[in-house]
Amino acid sequence: MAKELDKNYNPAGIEQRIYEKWVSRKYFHAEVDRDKKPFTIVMPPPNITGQLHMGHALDNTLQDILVRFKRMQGYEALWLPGTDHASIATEAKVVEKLRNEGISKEELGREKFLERVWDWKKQYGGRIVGQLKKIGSSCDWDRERFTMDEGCNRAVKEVFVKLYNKELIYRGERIINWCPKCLTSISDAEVEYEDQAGHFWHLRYKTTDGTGYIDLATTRPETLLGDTAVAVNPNDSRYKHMAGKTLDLPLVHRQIPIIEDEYVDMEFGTGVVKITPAHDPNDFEVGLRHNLEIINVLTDDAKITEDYPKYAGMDRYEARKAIVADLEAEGALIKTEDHPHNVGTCYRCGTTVEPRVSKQWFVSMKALAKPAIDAVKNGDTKFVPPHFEKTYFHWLENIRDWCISRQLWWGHQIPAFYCDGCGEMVVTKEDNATCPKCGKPMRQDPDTLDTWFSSALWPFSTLGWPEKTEEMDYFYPTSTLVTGYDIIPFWVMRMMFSGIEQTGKVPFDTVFIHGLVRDSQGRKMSKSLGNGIDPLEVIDKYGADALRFTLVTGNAPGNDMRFYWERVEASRNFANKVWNASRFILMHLGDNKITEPAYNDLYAVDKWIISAVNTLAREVTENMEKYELGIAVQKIYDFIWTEFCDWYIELVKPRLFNKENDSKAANAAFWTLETVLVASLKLLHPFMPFITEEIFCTIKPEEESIMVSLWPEYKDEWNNKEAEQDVSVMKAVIKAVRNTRTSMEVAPSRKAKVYIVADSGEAADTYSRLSGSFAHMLYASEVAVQTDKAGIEENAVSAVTSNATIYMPLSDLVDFEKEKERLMKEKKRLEGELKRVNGMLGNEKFMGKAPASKIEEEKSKLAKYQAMMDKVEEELLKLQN
RNA sequence: GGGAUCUUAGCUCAGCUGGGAGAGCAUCUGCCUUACAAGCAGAGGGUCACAGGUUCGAGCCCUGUAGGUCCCACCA
Repeated sequence: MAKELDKNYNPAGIEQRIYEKWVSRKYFHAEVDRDKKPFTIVMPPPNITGQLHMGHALDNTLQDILVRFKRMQGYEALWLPGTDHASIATEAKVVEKLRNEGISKEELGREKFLERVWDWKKQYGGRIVGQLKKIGSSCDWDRERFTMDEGCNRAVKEVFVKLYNKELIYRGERIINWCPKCLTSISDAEVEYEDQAGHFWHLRYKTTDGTGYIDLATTRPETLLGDTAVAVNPNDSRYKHMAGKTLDLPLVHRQIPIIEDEYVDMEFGTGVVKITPAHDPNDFEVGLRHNLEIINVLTDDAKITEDYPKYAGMDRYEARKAIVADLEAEGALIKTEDHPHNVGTCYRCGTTVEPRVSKQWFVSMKALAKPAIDAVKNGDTKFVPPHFEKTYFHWLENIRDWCISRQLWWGHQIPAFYCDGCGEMVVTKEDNATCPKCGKPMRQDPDTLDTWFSSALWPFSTLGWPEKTEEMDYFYPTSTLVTGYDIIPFWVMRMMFSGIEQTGKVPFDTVFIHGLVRDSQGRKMSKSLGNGIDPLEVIDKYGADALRFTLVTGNAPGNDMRFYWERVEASRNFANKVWNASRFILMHLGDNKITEPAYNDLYAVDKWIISAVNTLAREVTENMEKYELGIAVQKIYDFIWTEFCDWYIELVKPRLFNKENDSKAANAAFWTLETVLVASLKLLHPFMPFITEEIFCTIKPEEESIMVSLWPEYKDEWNNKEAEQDVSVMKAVIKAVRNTRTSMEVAPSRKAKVYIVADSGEAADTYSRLSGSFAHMLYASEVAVQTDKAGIEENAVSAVTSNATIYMPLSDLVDFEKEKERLMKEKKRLEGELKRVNGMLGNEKFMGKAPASKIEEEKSKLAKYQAMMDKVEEELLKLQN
């Protein structure tokens, strides 16, 4: 039965069928297998609210490439997928949905609300998973997890209780970042700072004894309501006489002290700072040091509290206007000036966050950060590229305690219980608690944990921890974490310290960092700009393989990349090239029975391409092991397109078209074509899984799948320098002929006799031996190899290689001026080369210090260029006569 | 203010441990040659930001300068 491929490569027609085949045959599934080495990747769990975007496509393509590569190398490769409950994002989505129905979450109540969220999750939470499959992700779907499934819940409670008992989790009244829109606290890492235009309002506070005043400036006049002091630097002589006095707070007319604190910068402004402990992190610290009263003037949604009737109910910005107006009326406003400043915003909704004092749960970071820093310093975990270690260190070295409680319902409810009777608190893994003191039932803390708290446990909670599972023992620590640099502070860092603290081991061997996919103008893809490219649209138009190829080509680890449709087209063109080359090969293989030829029955060109693919396999493997995927894929591309298609297939054609007459020669060609194609497909498979599978299964119907076939290994006996030399000689002749003909504007249809005049008998032997393999590429009616110019007409066109001159009798076409020009150009090029080489070899220091191999290399180049130069000069001389 | 990173062909980017500057796209010329016009053959195009230094030798290592991007930071 003849094996055939469709005329055109149509990705849409094959991708789904192939993916389903892989899934149904359980190729993605990994099991504990002590005879094999494990390779493990846990997928950064996408949010259940998410839709696949280019970032996911890149992230998951990289993971899939690594997993497929390792699987083919014989590892038990596990890629563990899952999704994240995304507390704030999901809760916001459902709240909004309810609002459209005219319901608030409070009306619904916690239990009913959570039911609604689970419904929502059931309906939409799997969307992104389906999308991941479209790009070919070879995840073990049997092991798919969710950050709020039973196992993860157990891990979360376990960790919380353990850390609490070690006093690494504590509850306290602190100043935290509050989002007035999401109505919850958020962590420092979740605040994004941006420059905004603002003002400096210069205010005057009078002393209560009526003897003087103090001037200061603020960017937030509305917080004046909560001022409980004014601070100056203790070393500031300007205000020495004021120390201990009290001031009359404008509008409020409360007496507040003038205090001295090192925090105040004497150089800045008037050297006076108003202190609002409830609404500014620094002021809060000052307040602690001076035992100041904390007066909260804002409600949850950032409106002025009932304590200030005049402003009550106004939001922050309305109140600011009103207060500025009133200050002016009271004469306390001296002047207003423009002042840009840095404002913290909520990373989820963009609302300006409000620093606020409230009782929250925190993870104490100092003790946890230390071993996480050490683990990277001593190389237990490595970053690729390494410079991201600096980002990691910077975060951990400057870390503050992590606020983990959120005023949300969707998430892991904090396992702390309070007794309303006696005020006792218990932290327990149990679902319910009774007061150990008074025996009453206790009330669970209503808050939930930061989403990242559960994500931090992902590498081991997904493997069964805290149970001692086989999986945990075998697959943990995981091998590689693949993620974007923007996630280092949120996730990488937290998994590191959590993994070390809970399991005693780092969670991964290598952190492979990638950049962002930007639009063609270099802008971040975003919903608000509407400049995002939907990966699914790319897949529909060009196929998943083309998308994947685009995302890894020409990119170095950690660097951002721009998305261009032109690049997808180039990738698609490459896929098509592979397809057509395969189609050509299959067409010729037909029903022929191929036997492995004795190595010596191979032609020089066969030995060359075998040697080349062998070297390619070694290099690609090395590059991939070093995470140099862009380099690896570039080499595969160049090999397939240039060496295999443009050279080898062209060189081997005569034997294919002449198979009836010389079946032994044809068999060597068939075997080589198939061997090289299959090896190339395997090397390409991690990058382009679908097309390689389709071709592989057609060409090798006896095999199940390329994805469970063995990765090509380097074979010493295939390495053949001589054959490589032979082919480079052939290429030189062919290129010289092509070049000459083009510059002479010889029509391709015009054939001429080609004379190869070798410089030596040895060279002549080589050409005689090889000419059968490449004569057809010389546009020749006949090829003659000789050592003299016998029979060559005087005006024949010439071309020069390092050990021969090629003549073509095309005298009727010869334009002497053009011919001269061409030779002069070649001469000039050779002069440059000779100058460079002679410069090196004539340099005593170079000769004295450079390695001998380098010197030899340059010497042989010198000989080569000199020989060519002699021949070019000879031809030029001939032209002048 | 601190830190990271980048500056290579018209555009977007590669360039591994220092040893003759590459790719894709775009441009120009000629080809529908029996796998592929999503193709084939050929060509043009770069003082590798700038200035020093180390070295026999620097796009690559060191120092500085300029510009861009990003991250962090309590200057009210």
